[in-house]
Amino acid sequence: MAASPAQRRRWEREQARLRASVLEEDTEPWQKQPQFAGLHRVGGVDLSYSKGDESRACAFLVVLSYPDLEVLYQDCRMVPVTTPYVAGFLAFREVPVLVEAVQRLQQEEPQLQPQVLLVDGNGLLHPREFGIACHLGVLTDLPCIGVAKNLLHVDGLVRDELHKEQVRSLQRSGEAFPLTGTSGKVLGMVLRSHSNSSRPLYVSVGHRVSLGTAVSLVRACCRFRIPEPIRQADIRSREYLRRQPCAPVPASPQSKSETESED
DNA sequence: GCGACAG
DNA sequence: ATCTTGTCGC
Repeated sequence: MAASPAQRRRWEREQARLRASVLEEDTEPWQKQPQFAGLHRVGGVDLSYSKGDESRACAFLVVLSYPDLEVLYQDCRMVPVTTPYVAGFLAFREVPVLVEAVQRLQQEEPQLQPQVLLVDGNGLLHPREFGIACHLGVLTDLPCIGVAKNLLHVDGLVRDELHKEQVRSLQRSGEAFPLTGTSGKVLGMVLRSHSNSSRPLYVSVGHRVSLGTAVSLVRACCRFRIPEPIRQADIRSREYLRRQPCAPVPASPQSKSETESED
């Protein structure tokens, strides 16, 4: 199911409205300290889906200690998913349930609240400079960093031979190069996050963080190619799906009456 | 018009 | 995102 032109326009308007609240610079003291002194908790979020079932997903939020990267908190929830995935509008599918997860954490374990959140997907590296990492950041007011595993074609950026060659030029773990769009703006950085994987990461600003800090922090969180907070959320959410393939969605109090007479 | 397109 | 086992290599 593709999104109608009208739906896309509504989504674009919403993105433009929220885009105005994005902060692209470091706003936290620890972000300017050597070795990120003062940083103790890094969060990660991810959703996993099972094969045939497009209607539900497992939403996972983890908080890891820094710099040890040990799991301090985890929140797992089977959630109904109604919005389809449309490139450029991922946030409308995944952000609502992630916001709820963050709110549960803030209410139940406020002392474990993450000081920064790594998000699966892009931030400013987006057609309207407002990817899921920006969206989640603005709605939660948490510093957020976008970490994508594939390049989203935007502002003239494409995964052509030149790009592949630039990626090949990243020899050592930690090396990176900027992604400058046709507009001249630097929308993100391509980072080789691990010595054993030639596939890079696409890091971009989400909210309340500078691009340089974002890349440095992602580097510091990588035991393997995928930064540990996102990797743990990913591993644990799939593991949950594997064990609870048919777990029922928590029934709402009055779900009968509104099942058939809608429009 | 066709293809490309985060998760 | 998901479907999929073993296997080659450091």
